[in-house]
Amino acid sequence: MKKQVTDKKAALLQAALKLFTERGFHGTTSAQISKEAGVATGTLYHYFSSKEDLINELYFNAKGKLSRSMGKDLHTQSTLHDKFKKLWCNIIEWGLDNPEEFLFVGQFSSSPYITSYTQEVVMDEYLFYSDLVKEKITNVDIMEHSVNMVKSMFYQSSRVVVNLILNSEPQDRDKIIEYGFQVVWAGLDDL
Amino acid sequence: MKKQVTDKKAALLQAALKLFTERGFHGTTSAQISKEAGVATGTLYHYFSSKEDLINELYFNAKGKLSRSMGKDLHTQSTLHDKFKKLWCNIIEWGLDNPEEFLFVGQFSSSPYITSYTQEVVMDEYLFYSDLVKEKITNVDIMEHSVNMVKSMFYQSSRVVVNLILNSEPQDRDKIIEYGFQVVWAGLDDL
DNA sequence: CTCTAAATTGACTGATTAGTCATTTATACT
DNA sequence: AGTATAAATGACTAATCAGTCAATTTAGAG
Repeated sequence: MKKQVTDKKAALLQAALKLFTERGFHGTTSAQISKEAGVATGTLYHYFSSKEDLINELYFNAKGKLSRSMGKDLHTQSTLHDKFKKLWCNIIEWGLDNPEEFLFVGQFSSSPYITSYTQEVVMDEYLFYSDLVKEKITNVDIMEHSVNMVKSMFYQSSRVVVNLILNSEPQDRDKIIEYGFQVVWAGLDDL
Repeated sequence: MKKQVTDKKAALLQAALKLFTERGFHGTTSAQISKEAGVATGTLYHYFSSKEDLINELYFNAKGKLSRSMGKDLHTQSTLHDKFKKLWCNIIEWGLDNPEEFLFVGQFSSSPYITSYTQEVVMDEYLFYSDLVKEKITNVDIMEHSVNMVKSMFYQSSRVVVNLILNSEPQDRDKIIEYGFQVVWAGLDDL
């Protein structure tokens, strides 16, 4: 019986993921989600107390997966350069493997439907990212701001690359990833 | 009587701008827009044929204003470095002066409510930007991709800076802008 | 002041929505 | 097999929505 539960709940999450990124939160009806998931409308409200509850669980899951993918094998790299390169490739690889989730987190990370509680819980999983950037930043003048700036720029740049690759010929993939990292890393060097 | 016309239409556009960025397209009702603008619901449909028509005009206006601000006084700069610096400051200055419009274009630039026609018309005003980036890029290997990548990264980085400044103490403003440009320009140098 | 046409109004409507609930079905345990 | 509990259903509802329209106001021209 446990299998069924997971099946339908997972189907609802996947359907909502697709529709939310395509049509937005209010642009997606609970009937559409249920239909896409192949379940009755009532089933949605068996697993989630509301549409907002659904999108929060979706966001929580996606952000968790992203952070785990980002941090993968970072410790096996010896230099800071190699750690950032690994981080860069980890983000992009996950984005290309999970384009809908990647788009989703980008689209809803600062949306009013995600509760501040969800945001806070999720944030803790990215502390290693802040630490890594802090190691790289030597500017103590506006430390707090520069860390946040670099974190955002690095991540946003990876989003640019993922979107570029998703809209380009597959053979250019590795060149784009490599070139993108050169640009970003050069920006971080000697600062 | 012309004054009235402009007044109410402008009020509707401004109200919609605020509400769309706050609550999204479907999350904003035409009644809310009318109320915020201080007009009757019917008036909205006197100036716009639909909610979609309204958001398209809003997008067209904002993108036009942004492109004009971006290109301001670029020709007075002699070196490529100074042109990019001017471009950088132009974007950020406009973003800080018009935070709602800046947020709006970022949020709706790839949304399904903006017609492809609107997108195309607006695009032509950014050709100078592509040309400027092309001047800087020496990598002929993946020229097409690298130009688009750098364009997006530069613009996204400016968005990061604007958001950072909007959420920080005003005295740090100029330092953040300057530091941000150093990061971005260093990334473009020697590529 | 009068006439005309555009601007403005807000009550109204048909359609759609999030969420409910009484009922049925599937499952696990003994 | 029998029983208890959780899963699943879909018709239903109260609320809300985008857009309409007949009536009213406003403004400019002669």
